[in-house]
Amino acid sequence: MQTPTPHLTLKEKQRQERENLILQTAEEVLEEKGYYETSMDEIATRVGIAKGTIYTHFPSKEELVATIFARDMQKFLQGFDAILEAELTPRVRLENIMSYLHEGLYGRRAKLLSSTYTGVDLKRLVNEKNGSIREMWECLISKVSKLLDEGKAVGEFRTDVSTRVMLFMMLSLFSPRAHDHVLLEHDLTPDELLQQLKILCFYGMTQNQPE
Amino acid sequence: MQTPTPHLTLKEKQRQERENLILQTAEEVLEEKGYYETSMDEIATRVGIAKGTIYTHFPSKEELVATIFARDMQKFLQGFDAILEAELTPRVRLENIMSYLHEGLYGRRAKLLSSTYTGVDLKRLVNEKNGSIREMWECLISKVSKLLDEGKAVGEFRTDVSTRVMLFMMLSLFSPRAHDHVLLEHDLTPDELLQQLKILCFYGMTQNQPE
Amino acid sequence: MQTPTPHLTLKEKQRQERENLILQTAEEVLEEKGYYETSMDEIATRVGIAKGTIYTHFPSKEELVATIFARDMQKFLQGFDAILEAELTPRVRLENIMSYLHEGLYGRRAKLLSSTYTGVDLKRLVNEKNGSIREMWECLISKVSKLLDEGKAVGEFRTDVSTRVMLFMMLSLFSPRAHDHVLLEHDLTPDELLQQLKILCFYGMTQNQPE
Amino acid sequence: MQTPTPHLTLKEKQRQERENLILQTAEEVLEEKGYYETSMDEIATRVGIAKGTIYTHFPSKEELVATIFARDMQKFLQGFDAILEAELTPRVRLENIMSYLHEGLYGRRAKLLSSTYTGVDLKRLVNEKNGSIREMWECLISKVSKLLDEGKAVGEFRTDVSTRVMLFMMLSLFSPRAHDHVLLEHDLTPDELLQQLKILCFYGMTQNQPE
DNA sequence: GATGAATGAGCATTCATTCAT
DNA sequence: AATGAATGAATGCTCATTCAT
Repeated sequence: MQTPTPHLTLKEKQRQERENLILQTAEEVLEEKGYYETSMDEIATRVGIAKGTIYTHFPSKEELVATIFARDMQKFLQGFDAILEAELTPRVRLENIMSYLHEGLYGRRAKLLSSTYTGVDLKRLVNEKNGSIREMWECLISKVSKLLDEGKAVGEFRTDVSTRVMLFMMLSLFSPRAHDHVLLEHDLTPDELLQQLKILCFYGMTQNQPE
Repeated sequence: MQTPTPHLTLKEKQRQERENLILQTAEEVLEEKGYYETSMDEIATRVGIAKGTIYTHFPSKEELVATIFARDMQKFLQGFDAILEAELTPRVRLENIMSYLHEGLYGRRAKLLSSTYTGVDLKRLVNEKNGSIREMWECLISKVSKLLDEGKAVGEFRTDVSTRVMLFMMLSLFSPRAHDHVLLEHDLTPDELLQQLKILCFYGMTQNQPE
Repeated sequence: MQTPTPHLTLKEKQRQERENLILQTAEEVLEEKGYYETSMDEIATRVGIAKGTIYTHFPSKEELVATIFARDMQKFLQGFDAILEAELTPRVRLENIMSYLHEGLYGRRAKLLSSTYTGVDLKRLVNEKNGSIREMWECLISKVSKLLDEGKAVGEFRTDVSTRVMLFMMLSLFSPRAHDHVLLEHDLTPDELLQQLKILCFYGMTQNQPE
Repeated sequence: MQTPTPHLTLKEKQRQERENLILQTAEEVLEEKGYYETSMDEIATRVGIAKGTIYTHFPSKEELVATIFARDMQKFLQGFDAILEAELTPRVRLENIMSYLHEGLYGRRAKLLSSTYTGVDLKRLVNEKNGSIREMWECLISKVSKLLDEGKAVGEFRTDVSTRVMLFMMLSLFSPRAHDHVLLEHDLTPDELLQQLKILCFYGMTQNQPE
């Protein structure tokens, strides 16, 4: 799927477009209803095509969803590298990563992901896709870990907390989940929220002077 | 369901026991397989009763699961009050809440919850149940918020971060999700993890002296 | 299925009856339309039950059909033994076998069998059923072969034709197939037909005096 | 299809060739997999053309298969006439017919035929094709019947068996079916088998002197 | 004409729910 | 009250056929 050949015939272009439309629509429905409440029929209907057509693009529902995940993951992970490789202090780069996570693709998909990861064999499928997302994920983790260690080395970050736990904090705080809306549906703009989360991240809740 | 009448006939007691058994078993299966992969048949078989019997206790699968949530939530929320009302500094009470969350029921259910909350109309059901869990939740939030505000007032907590966001951080950090295992499957004991999370929570990642 | 327990509760009896009804009806439809043109829906409708009900008796279409085959085969093969063990000359026993084959279950099923044996994995299923039909079939063949050899030994049958080929002739002549109707739709009664086939079998087409 | 016009343009010739290729290939697949397990896709792929192209030659799957049958039948029936019209005794001509049947096209197709004849409306289609195969078949039967009657008249064949039944025996014995392999998978060469079948046909199983 | 993507009716199968016993 | 057989709506998937290019 999606072979990014530079020169496509008209038909191939249309086919690609339709495939993207299917992926987009499926993603929407999936986000709305979750894996099990999403039927191939509904996806087809929303796209405005016949059910069979989906099967000319994807061999099964699982594969379709796995493709969506893989695509999103990949996009998301690619965005990271630019940030990680910038010539900035560890602290600033980490802040940028936080911003990226905050607005991030990862957050939006988390709900879908968790609803799907239970029970179905998507894990296997997603992992088999695109040179294993898992590997990329591990790679990302190790890069960010290195960043944190760098920060520790130059005295920017505290050394009495495991790098892993720091990572965990970041991913937890900047990948908001569905039910968090209850908590966060108040008067803060997303940007203010981001700022405050960064403060908490770097300085904690205790009253002591930042900077 | 579960009318807590003090004096029950033998039959009524047996009925209660069975209902509890169903709830327990269903909870187990639900945790193992998620909402959609759990069938009424399997629950009944595991309990050792007929499928129909479940329907004499609960009118539908949704209602059964909603009951489980409501029960868990209630237990969980009750545990809070003791902690919140203790005669301790805001800071210490907050730490206790973190510990409670960390080991907590809430975390264990989160997976199930997220797998279920998508698509089915459980939200409505859960909310309609037991004088509205939602209200209790709001109540809890407001109590913890008050605690945080207290802490701010006595100078224990920083004032430049919204109380809501602090709450959010706590709930995010101390209610681990399934996929976090990837991150946390390393050499820390749960207690060490808890300690480190508290440090991060109170003092942040930046190198500066705690205490 | 069909455990022939002598004492059954009413429900169990009804269940058995229904199962038989399903088997019978399925057999009819199968004979009319063949494996692929037979839908579970039609079977259910003809029986007057819901489609799902069939699945409470048989786990799949294949299994249902395999059960039908196994049952028929077994009935048919059991009938053989009585004939083979009678205290009669080989020749007479062989004639009885011919009569049995002529009226036989085998013939009626042959059409269904051949329509089904192509492509589906029924072979495996049927063979796995009831202690392997195949073995029983082999056993039958060896018994009839022995009978033929006996006949050869006592000078009743010619010795210049392989026993296998004789068997083949019998099975071919006395297990009429569907398209034979074209040939045999004329003025002979089934009994006359049987008589004439026996004559051909024993004395051939050439003009020479029988007896 | 296959309009046997003597003078064809190049394109028409190519078209004919392709049609033959389709027929051949379809026949192969059909023999391998049976009617229902054969998909138009597979035929097209094996031929190396697009699925749609088949539909420019044949209006439907049924029609395609019917054409194959009709063609085979026709070839087969034509072979008969030469044998029937030879200047030989009825007995010898009959033997030749047996040999022809034995090696025959008819036998090879029987499996396919029976797998197909069930359920689909191919009967009608085949019969409607090519000036009705049925008629040719009837014609053949009547010719062979005449041959048998001739044989009866000159004292070669017995007169106490209906001509139809004799015909039936021949067709049954010399048109082997798939499942007969079980029986015949032994040490006889096809030729020996043919010889022995002829003996049985003419002289029967009973011990009495041939010739 | 050839192509092959699109179509959609059709099918086997599942499972929450009902209800006669 | 408990049972579990029966129900039937819903779903993923297939494949002969069509038709725009």
